[in-house]
Formats: sequence, C-alpha cells, structure tokens
Amino acid sequence: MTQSGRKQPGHQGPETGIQLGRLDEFIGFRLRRIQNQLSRDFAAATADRNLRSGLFSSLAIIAANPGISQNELSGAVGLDKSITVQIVDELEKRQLAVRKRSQTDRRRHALFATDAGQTYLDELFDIMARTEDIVLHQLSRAELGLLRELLDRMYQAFDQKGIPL
Amino acid sequence: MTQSGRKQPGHQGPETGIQLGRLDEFIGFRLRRIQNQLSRDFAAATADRNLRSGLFSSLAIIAANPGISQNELSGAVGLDKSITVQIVDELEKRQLAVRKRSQTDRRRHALFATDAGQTYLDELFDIMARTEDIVLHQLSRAELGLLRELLDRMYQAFDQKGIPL
DNA sequence: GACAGATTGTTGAATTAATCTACTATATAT
DNA sequence: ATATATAGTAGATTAATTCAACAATCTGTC
Repeated sequence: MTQSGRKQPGHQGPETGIQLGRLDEFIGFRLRRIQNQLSRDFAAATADRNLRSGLFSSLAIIAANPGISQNELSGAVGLDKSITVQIVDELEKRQLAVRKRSQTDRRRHALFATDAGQTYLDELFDIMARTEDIVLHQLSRAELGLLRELLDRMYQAFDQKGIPL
Repeated sequence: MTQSGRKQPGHQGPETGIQLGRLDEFIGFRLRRIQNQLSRDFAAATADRNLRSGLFSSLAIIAANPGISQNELSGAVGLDKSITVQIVDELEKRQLAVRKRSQTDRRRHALFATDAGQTYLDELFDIMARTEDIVLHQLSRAELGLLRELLDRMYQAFDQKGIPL
C-alpha cells in the first residue's frame, strides 16, 4: 500500500544549503536524485492503484513483447525470477495479463497483455508522461534529444564489459 | 550482506532483442536503467565491506557538512529519520562518525566524520569513480559537462513545484 | 530410446529495507 | 507556567529481496 498524501521524506530539494562534497562529482548521484524524485512523484500519482514495485515495467515489457517468457521478462526488468512469478500472479489476478503454455516448449509460459491490461498500461504511461513533464520542460527539444543520445551511449557501455545475465 | 560474484539477475544488458515499447519514450526509464546498473556494479565492488543501504551517502553528507543534525541529514539523503538513527548508530559503532550534543540546542546531535571515516569515504569515492569510469568513457569531456548541466537543470525543476520536506 | 544435465516456473524460508506510530527530552512562544 | 513544536529514539508492521530447493520439461549424447 502506498500512501496518498505528500508525506514522504523526499530527497532534499535543491536550495537547502547542504553541501554535497565529492558526491557532486558523480553523475551516478545526479541520475539517482532525479530518478528518485521522479519515482516518488509517480508513486504519489498512482497511490490509489495499489501498484506493487515491478508491476508497471513488467506489464509494459509484456505488452511490447507478446509471448515473452517469465524468464526473459525477469532479465528484461531486472528482477529475480521468483519475484516475476509473484508479479505475473498478480497481473493475472487483476486480469491485466495471461499465461499461456507454450506449445513448442511446455516449460514456458508465454505471457500476453489483455485488452484491459493494455488500457491500464496506457493510463500509467500517461501518468508517467505527466510526471516527467515537469522535468522535461526545462529542456529544449534539441537538448532532450541529445540527452537521450548520451544516456543511450552510456547504457551501451555495459555491453562491452561482462554483463550479468 | 551483499554477494561477491557477478551472480545478480541484472538489468537486461542492451542487445537482447527485447522490445521496450512506449517505455522507450521516457527518460526516467533511461535514467533508471543506467543508475540501477551502476549501483549494482558499485555494490559488487564493495560487497566485502558490509555496506548497508544509506550508509555511504550519509557519511558523505556528514563529511561535507560537519556538525549537521540527523534531521537535516535525513532530508539531504532522502531517508526517514528513524532509518537515519540506525545508520548513525552503525557509523558510530564503526567509528566512522561521532555524535556530539549541540551546546546551543541540546536536542540536536551534531554529526562529524572521524579521520577513519574520511579515509573510508575516500576509498568508497574511488571505487565509485572507477565504477562510473566504464560509462563515462563513452562521453567526451564536453559532452560530460553538458550532461551534468542538463541534469542539474532538470533537478532544479523540482524546486518550482511544492517539494516534500 | 535412455540417461545426464540444463532450463522454466514455482514455493517457502530468511534477510533486509521501508514505513508508521508513539514516546522522551528539549526548545520556543505566549 | 503552559502549550506547542522539534530532534532523536524505539518498536511494530509491512513490503521487497535474496536464496535454496524442487518438479516438469527440454537437449544433447550415447
């Protein structure tokens, strides 16, 4: 259960006279503080929905990859497969997604989003978009494109070195 | 206790043929995936050190703000004050920081990093720097500066709207 | 075709983290 | 002096994560 009001501790907003010291050197830190605030805002905006942690991204990945297996989903979302089981259980209970036994490999569960799931997902995407808007309006369209590109380039770095799973 | 090997599930590295769908539109998603991988890598690199979750950033903030109160620390790091108590307890037990009663307001505990704490912190910063290196080498110096600037601009957006605490 | 070994999904136990409430001591304002 | 607010602490509750064990099924090898 998430709380509804704006009562969370919250990352310190800027302008509080707190020194960051060497922490300020790291982009990881900058990424985290923004990302934390964004997910707090998103959580607040979806507080009524009883959204457990990996559910949104799991549903999104399922919708974008019809027939994906739970194992692949785990890898894509970055969750342990035992957590994925729980999430898919809940998605099914809420009728947002379904498991179908794969005919070619009967160990696998092929996952599909239902229509209701797709609708639900679109709502969440809209909330997410509104949440990000606050932050995105600080950037011009060109800057946003550039940011995207830089972030992607950074992410690809993880490709080079040995990546788990 | 964190595990030492590279055994974690891990965010899916790029290049796995998984479609992201609309998830791909959001910078929050891009921020998170990089940040997740970075903290995984950092956790792996410090697995021997028994680092509980907010400890590193708390110590960093204390070192950069000698005499800061626990409450201010909570706000700066984004943790509930009851968690901060635990963290400061551990910092003291490990002799990385000390509490001193404020003379002017005897409710407050003024926090200070010890020399050992500062040394420890520097080690962590170095590990952090090495962790980020992998990702940072994808960017030119100019791009890195720009990225920093864009991220800061984004973070400041949270200033405008009402920020919790 | 049978066996060994790997993989998928599942369960439950154990650990850890986050949240919330209530309480004590001290401070500030009236 | 009294009321109200704040800093720090403790404990209970809940959620999230990790880990190990297991059954079913597949794959390759003989």
